[in-house]
Amino acid sequence: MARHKEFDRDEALHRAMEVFWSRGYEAASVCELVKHMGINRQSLYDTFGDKHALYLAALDRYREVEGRKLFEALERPGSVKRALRQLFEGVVESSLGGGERRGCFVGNATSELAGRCRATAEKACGQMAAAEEALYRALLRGKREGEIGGRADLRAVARFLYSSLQGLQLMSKATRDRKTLDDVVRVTLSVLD
Amino acid sequence: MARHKEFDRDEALHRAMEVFWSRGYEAASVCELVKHMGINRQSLYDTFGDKHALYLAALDRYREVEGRKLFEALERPGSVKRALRQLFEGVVESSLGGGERRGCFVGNATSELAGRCRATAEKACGQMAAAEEALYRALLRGKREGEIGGRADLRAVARFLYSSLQGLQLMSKATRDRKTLDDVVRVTLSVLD
DNA sequence: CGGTTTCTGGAATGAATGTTCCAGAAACCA
DNA sequence: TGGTTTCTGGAACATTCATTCCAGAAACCG
Repeated sequence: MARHKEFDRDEALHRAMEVFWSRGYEAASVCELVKHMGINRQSLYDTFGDKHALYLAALDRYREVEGRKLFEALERPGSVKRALRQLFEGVVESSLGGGERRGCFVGNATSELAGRCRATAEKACGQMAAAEEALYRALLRGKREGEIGGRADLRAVARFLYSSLQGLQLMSKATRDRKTLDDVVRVTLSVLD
Repeated sequence: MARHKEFDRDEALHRAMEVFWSRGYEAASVCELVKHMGINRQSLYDTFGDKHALYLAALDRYREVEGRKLFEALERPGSVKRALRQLFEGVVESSLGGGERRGCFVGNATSELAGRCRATAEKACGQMAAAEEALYRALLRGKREGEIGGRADLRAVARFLYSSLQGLQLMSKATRDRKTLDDVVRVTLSVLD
């Protein structure tokens, strides 16, 4: 038979995701991708098709990785409100830290491509729905445990929280003013009271 | 002396803004810009420098045009809450309409470039501050006229509203589900109660 | 070992990119 | 009218882009 694949497909994809995440679709060149993925150019085309297909695969990969993180952060036993607070404050912290401010990959993809690429828009929608669901479940638990009042439309609140998270991540790309971002977080979370 | 400029610089810039607004920076080619601006390529370089300088000028132009719209919408006499509601619902309507969903130019610029172009980040920050100020003034008026309670930190609420507007515009690029967008708007505006 | 498949690197492709140069026509004003 | 400047269109530029082709080395397995 034949030789095995030398590199780990998942790891290569993960690295591609990092490039697209921080550079966007148009600004990420295949050269850059090849270098950062640590594989040969030919292998890239053999394995993933072309740049656009690789981008969509990277979006899926992001959904798995970050979706899991979100899920775990919200399913962890304990106060739901605190989990949400940590979620939002985590965005602020990581944007104030010295590191690269790349925002949310899905948000970036939506902003850059959703208007003119149907596949991207659909993937973004799917990711949105998944995150909304995770938030909704957390809110349900909060209600069940008496932490969140019974009057609110939790589905609507979940959607609102996701939208707010996107808004916050966008804001934190432009400004490093902690006070501004803290204000946004504080008012956002006040709807839970 | 010499010949006058043939075209209207402001109108050309306005048209450049439209291209950058709907396509983004990287995806907008100079050819496209030239065609849509209705001027000669050479005139573009003579008048605006290069593509990047033109982009920054277009961002300024956007700030003037949309900033004025926001200002007028919020300064108009009458209920502040209703003005805000109309502002948010306007975003939903225009995204559900058949037209192009190009979001907010400043939001797009932030998402695409703010992480790696200081000039863009600074312009975005400036636009953000201006919008925040307009929202803040409106909230102050609402308080003065008894429409908005006295307990709230209006500066924080203004920042929150701007962030929410960005989040909503992003969401409305990905989904055409009215219920989802309405939910976001409803919960967002509930902080004013 | 031998046949098959994959990896690797570099070269080659053709199209598109942003930018500059040029030459002539057009418009202004002293 | 003449001198100056701007417009116009097209050609030319070098660079970069995504993608494909190729040839040899490497690894697998029957």
